[in-house]
Amino acid sequence: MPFTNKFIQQRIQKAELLKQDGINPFSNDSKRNTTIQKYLNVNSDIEEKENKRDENRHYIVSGRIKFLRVMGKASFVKIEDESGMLQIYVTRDNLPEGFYNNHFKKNIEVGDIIEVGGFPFVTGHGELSLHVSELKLLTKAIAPLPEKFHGITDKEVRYRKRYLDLIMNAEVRKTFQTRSKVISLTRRFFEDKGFLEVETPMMHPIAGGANAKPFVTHHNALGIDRYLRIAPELYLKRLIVGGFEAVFEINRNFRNEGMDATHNPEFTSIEFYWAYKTYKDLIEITKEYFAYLFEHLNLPTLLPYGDMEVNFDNFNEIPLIESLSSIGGVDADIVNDKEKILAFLTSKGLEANSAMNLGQLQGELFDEFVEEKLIDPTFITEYPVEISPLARRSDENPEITERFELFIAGREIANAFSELNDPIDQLSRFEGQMAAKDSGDDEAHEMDKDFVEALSYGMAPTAGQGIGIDRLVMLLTNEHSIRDVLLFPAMKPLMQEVQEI
RNA sequence: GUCUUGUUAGCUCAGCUGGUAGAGCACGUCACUUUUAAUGAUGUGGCCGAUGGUUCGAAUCCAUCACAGGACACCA
Repeated sequence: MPFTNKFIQQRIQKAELLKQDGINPFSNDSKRNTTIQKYLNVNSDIEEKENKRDENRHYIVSGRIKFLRVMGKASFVKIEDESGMLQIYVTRDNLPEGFYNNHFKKNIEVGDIIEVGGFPFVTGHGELSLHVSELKLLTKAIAPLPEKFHGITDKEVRYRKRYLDLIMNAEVRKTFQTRSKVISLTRRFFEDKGFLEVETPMMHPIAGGANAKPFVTHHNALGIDRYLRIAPELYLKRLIVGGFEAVFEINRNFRNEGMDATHNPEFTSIEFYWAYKTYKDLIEITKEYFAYLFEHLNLPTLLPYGDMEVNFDNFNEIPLIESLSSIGGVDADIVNDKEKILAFLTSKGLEANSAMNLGQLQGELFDEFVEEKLIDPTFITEYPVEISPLARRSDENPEITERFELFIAGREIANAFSELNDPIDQLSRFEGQMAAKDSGDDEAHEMDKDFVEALSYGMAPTAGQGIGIDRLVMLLTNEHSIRDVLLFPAMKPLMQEVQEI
């Protein structure tokens, strides 16, 4: 039963009283002619004027009431719009007869959205304010806002009712503005380089392009299951086969796996594919991309992240095998021997799965001993072929691939490689993954014969990369949970909601 | 999935080893024409997350469940 709360009842009553006096509590008759930020900028000279005011200027601004200080016949009110917060000065004698006492003091309150007109002045305490001569209620808020000082801190409420979080917490708004800028800048960066933005299917007949468990849905008309995509990779490469030479897609991927501080079931990535280039070129464009972001976001290249400090002027590059010993501290004579790695893992009290092949074990060593130590941006290169089913083999050493992952602040940010374009090799890699699947690896890559057929028509030598946008935004905004960079993070439904459905 | 911490008024939080529920903000009423979390006076406001159990008596102890935070596992 909605609206039974006594505070809500009280506020509904106030809306009724307003209506009875011909005041629409949900008016759409806004005459706003400037934003609060613009008002503050344009009138920054008032401080120097005679009496610190200019009655010849007139502005109309709108916003939500955040603070309300009534002192008898005069009041100070703070209203907030998207651009900022403004103090307004409201007096009984500057409003129509009776309005101040009968409505402003009684029926208008914190949370309501109002519109005011008046002239700029500076208060005794030196705050540029607006001297109100017209005041109109635009929207009555029938639910009360959270407490004005502590705001809303309960994470569950903040995520479930993000609108309240946004009303109460300016820094949260800032984070999402930054997120929007990151996406916009990313798009502009790649467009300026001549990349074509494309949209590929979100519903796949085969969940390919990554090793992950998919969400399954059903298409009634065709009577077949579809998988929400776990990655756009195989479709973007089909476009390279088709003759587009530089494409990118910024969109959601879906993975049916656990949720934690760095994983949400739907997350945003950019993937881009660039013909006639190699992963070496990707290292260069990635550095350029970060420099571009930092410049346009006005971020310092020494960026704090938690108790770390990340130096974005210090990009490093090191082959994976080498990193195991030079950074991970694992003896060099261990890292190329399956049995020795197994023994080493066991000696460290870690799970050693003897069914794993050498490449997988090297990946384990990396995850265990190296990843978290990579604070400054580091390109880890030359991944083992066993854990890179879609990457091109190195011409010098067929056991490793022309691949890198970029790590920053101990976390994977990007994954890139020169693409495998040999259809026969691709087929056998898929077959290898199928064998792994048969022996219990339920996250091995699916066979995609249609993709192999596409490759058989010839895909130009190409390099491709994926960047996790959410994790990137976390890094740039110093946020430590992916939920804090997603407007509406995945949450379990509450019991009542389930029952009502 | 495992461990762990939490859930008390609209919000932020107290409530000790069981004894009929507390504060601040918000809200109501009164006062107040330069306040900055305005101030002073006064009042209203609770299924103590849910369900069972122990007990003369449970917000408090126990069990189960729900949701959330954190850690771990899983996840290139």
